[in-house]
Amino acid sequence: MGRPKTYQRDAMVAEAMQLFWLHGFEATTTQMLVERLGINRFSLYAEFGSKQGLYEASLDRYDQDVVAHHFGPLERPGAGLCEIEGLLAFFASKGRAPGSHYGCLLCNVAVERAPHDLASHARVERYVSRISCALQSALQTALERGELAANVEVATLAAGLTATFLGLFVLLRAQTDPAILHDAAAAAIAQLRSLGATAAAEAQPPYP
Amino acid sequence: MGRPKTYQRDAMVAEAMQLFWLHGFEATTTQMLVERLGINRFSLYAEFGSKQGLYEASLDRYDQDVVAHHFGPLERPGAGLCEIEGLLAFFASKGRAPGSHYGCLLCNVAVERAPHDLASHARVERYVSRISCALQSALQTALERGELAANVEVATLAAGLTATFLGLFVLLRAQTDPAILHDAAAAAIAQLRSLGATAAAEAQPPYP
DNA sequence: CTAGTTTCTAACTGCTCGTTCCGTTATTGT
DNA sequence: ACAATAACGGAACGAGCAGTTAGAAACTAG
Repeated sequence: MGRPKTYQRDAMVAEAMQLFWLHGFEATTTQMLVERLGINRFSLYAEFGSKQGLYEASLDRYDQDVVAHHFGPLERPGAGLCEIEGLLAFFASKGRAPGSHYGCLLCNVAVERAPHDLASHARVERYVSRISCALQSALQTALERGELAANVEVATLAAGLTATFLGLFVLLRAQTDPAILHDAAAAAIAQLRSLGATAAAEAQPPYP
Repeated sequence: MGRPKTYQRDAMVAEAMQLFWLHGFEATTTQMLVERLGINRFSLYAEFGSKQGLYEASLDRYDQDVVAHHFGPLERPGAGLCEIEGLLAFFASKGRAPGSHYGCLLCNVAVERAPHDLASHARVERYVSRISCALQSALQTALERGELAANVEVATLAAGLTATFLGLFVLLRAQTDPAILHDAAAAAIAQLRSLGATAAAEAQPPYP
C-alpha cells in the first residue's frame, strides 16, 4: 500500500527532542530539524502537523524517557533517603561536564514557553507534580523506616527539594561555577541527614 | 547642535527590560521594541548599535534595579536570618499573582541564552555570585549573632538557598500550583530555624 | 504488468526578522 | 537669516522563517 516510509517516528522524536532540549523551541528551526532528522519537510508535516506538534511529542518523550530514567527510582516502592541523596549527588557532580549545558528540558520549557503556551504549561505542571510526588513518596518511605524523624512534614520537604532540583538544573544549564552546584546539593543532603538525627525532632513552629 | 532627542535613554532601557523579561531575547522583536519604546528604529540602532546591545543594557539595568531592590537588603551589614526569611516568604506569596509569570529576568536568561551567548553567560555568572554572596553575608552575620549554631557551614547553606531561590523563580515563571511554591519556601525557612536551635548543633558528617 | 496509493524531492509561498538607508524636520552657532 | 548638525519617520534590504505544493519515485494489490 504505497511507498514505505524511510524513517521511524520514534527515532525522529528522539532527535527532535535533542534539538529542542539544547536550543529551545524558538531557536530550533525547521531547517535544523530536517537536517538532523535526515528527513524532508513533507514527511515532518505529514507526521506531526507542525513544528509545535513535533515539539509536544518531544516533551512527552522526554517525560517518558529522561524524567523516568532519573526520577523513576524514586517512584519505586522501596525508595528512601538513599535514592534522593544519590540523585542530588549525581546532578551536583555534573557541573560543566560535557552535555550538562542541556540542563533539564522541562525546566527549560518552564522558563521559555510555559507562560505563553498552553501545551507547555500543562506538561510543566505535570512534571513538577511528578517530581514533587516522587520525592514525597520516597520521603514517606524514609519516615516510615525511621530514616526521618516522625514530626517531619514530608509534603513541605518534598516541595523544598523540588525547588532545589529546579535550581540545580538552572545552574547546570547556565554552566556556572561548579562549586555552587556542589554546595547546593551538599546543603540539601545535610538537611536530610539532620532531619534523621533525633536531635532534629525538637519541633520548630512550622511556617504558616 | 542639531535636533534634540525626543527620548531618554534610561526610559528606553527600562521599557526594553520589561519586554525581554516577559518574552525573552528571541521572541522580542525590534517591532515590539519600537512600538513599546515609542521611538523609531534609527534611534534604537544609533543608541545601542543592535538588538543585542539593547538587550545587554537591559540585563545590566535589571541587575542594578531589580536585583538590588530584592537582594540589596541582604547585602547590608546588619542583615541576618530575618531578611532571608522575609525574602523567601515574599516570593512564596506571589504564586500566580499578577506579573509573577515574569519570574526573574536573569534566571530566565540563564536558561534561554547563557549556554549560547557569552554576554548572557557572564551576567548570569555575576548574578549567581551576587545572590550567593549576599546570602552568605547575611548567614555569617546571623552566625555571629548566635541566630545560627556555630558549626553551620555558611557557604554551603548559602549555595543551597541560591538553588532554592532559582527554583522558586522557575516555579513563579511557569505559574505552577502555588501550594508547591509556598511549601518550598516554608521548607527553606524551617531549615534555617532548625539550624538555629541548639539541637541542630549535633554535627552531621558533612557531605564531601 | 498495471493501476492505485503513499512517500519523497525540491522548489516555492508569503511573511517576518534584524538592519540600513534616505529624504525631512527641528535645533544651534555664527 | 542661514548653513551645519543631528534625530526623525518610514520605506526598503536581503536573509531566513514555517509551512505548501506539484511531480517523480517506490511500493502493493489484483
